[in-house]
Amino acid sequence: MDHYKSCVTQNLSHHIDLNDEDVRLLAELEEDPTNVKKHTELWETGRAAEKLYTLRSGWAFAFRRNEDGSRQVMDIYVPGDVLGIRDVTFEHHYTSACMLTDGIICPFPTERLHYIFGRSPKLAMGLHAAAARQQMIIMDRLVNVLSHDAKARIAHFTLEIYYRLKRIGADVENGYGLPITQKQISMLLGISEVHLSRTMSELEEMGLLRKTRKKLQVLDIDRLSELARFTPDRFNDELNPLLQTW
Amino acid sequence: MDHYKSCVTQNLSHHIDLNDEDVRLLAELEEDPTNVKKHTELWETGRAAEKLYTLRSGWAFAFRRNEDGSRQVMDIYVPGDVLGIRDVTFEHHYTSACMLTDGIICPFPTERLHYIFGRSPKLAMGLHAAAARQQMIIMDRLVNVLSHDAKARIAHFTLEIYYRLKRIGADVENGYGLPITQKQISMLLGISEVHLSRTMSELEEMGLLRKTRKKLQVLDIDRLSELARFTPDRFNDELNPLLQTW
DNA sequence: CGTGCATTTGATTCGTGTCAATGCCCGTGG
DNA sequence: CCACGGGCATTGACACGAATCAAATGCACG
Repeated sequence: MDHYKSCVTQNLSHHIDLNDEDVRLLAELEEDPTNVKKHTELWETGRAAEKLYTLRSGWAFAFRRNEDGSRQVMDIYVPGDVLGIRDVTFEHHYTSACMLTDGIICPFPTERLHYIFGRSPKLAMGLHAAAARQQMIIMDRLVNVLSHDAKARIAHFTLEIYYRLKRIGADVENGYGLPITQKQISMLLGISEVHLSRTMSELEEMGLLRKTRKKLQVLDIDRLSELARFTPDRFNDELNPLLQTW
Repeated sequence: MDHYKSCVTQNLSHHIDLNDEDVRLLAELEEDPTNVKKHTELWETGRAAEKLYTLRSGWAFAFRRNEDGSRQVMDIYVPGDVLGIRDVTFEHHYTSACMLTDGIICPFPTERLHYIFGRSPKLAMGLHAAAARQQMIIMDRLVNVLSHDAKARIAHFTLEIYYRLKRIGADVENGYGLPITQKQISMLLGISEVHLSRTMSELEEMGLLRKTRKKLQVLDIDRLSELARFTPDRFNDELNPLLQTW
């Protein structure tokens, strides 16, 4: 419990030093923890954006429906992530979001975001920085898809999740659980389910990773990184010091 | 001049109502306008992120270098855009940026961003909202690339630029200037230069658009929109009213 | 301990990449 | 003002990665 709680705080603390007042405000981000079951829809495209959520435990994903009813997976969230920080500045949700596993979320009304911006510039900056980090991850993924073939895309995905989990203190060295189907991964990577399966097997034969039904293990981080042109720098780049002298 | 100045203000005003104090602070965003020539590098990957820029006139783009020295185009900027709002929350630049045309930029030191967050929550929110909008555009582009073929990608690109220019008051009905090469467009879309050329010609034969060397004209907006599953809603979605009651 | 969904495997087709050559526009310098 | 040159755009031929269709296998969950 305390571990999960620290996920979010830790996530934001990466960006900024917090004083007591900030910590109190931040704590509000995590009051009202709620248990949610797998498949729970957190919000829906087009609806009013009236809440954001911190994900204390469990995984979730964002998607949009295409006219045939299927879901185009757009983003994936792990414990510690702040969900909806993008959507909530708009009047209407741009995506839908859905839990991938059972988990604990902390809903946080939009008005309180407003309150935080008025009350703690530092915390506001922290949230803004968290949003910028998410944007960077997405940009990274865009570049991945724009310039890499299936093998490299998979390597990239494997490493992105690896570092994101590592960052929140999860044990990833012996592989990490991946509560999402290959179909969903294939949508995130812009390749077909079938081709994903084949190519992952190929990577396994090459000794770069090991996969089981719901787990993924990084075996050769160097070759994976090289294949995907992946450098973890940006996952560790801290908040601009020029913004920290409050 | 006044027109260009209004671009940025207008851009942010879309997000938020400003009082005198805010307008004064915002004006600081646009003091110190500087003429820059085509090909000027605004910042470089890895360098300290010490400035952001508002683009008063001219076009620019963001890129990363891949090891063979070529540039992977990552983003494109039009007049009125705020550049580096993503990068500046990090200590180091994640991308490089370069002018596509001659233009006027207004450099804005990071510390002043800090100052704005401390001074005007409303303006801080406006900047955050502008960042969220950029993220949404990128997300949109990611989905485009993940789920559409070459034809749809081109349609999507055509419309994205169309609406972005329209939003800042440019005349786009008779086509708009596009100061970027097909090679660069092809990188933004994740297809080869050759295939882009072919497919654009196809779209032209279908009567959806007209292209000349440096201009692009939307001929059949409905069919383009349908092809790319593009809805402009999100370009017009305003700031969440729940964030406006200062 | 089946039953349905997820994954794997095989065969074939299609879109797109690559290589190479040509043509065209435009800026440059004479 | 015109001729030249070099990048940019177009076109053709071919190869290959990845999509699709279809069927079989294997897990996981009730």
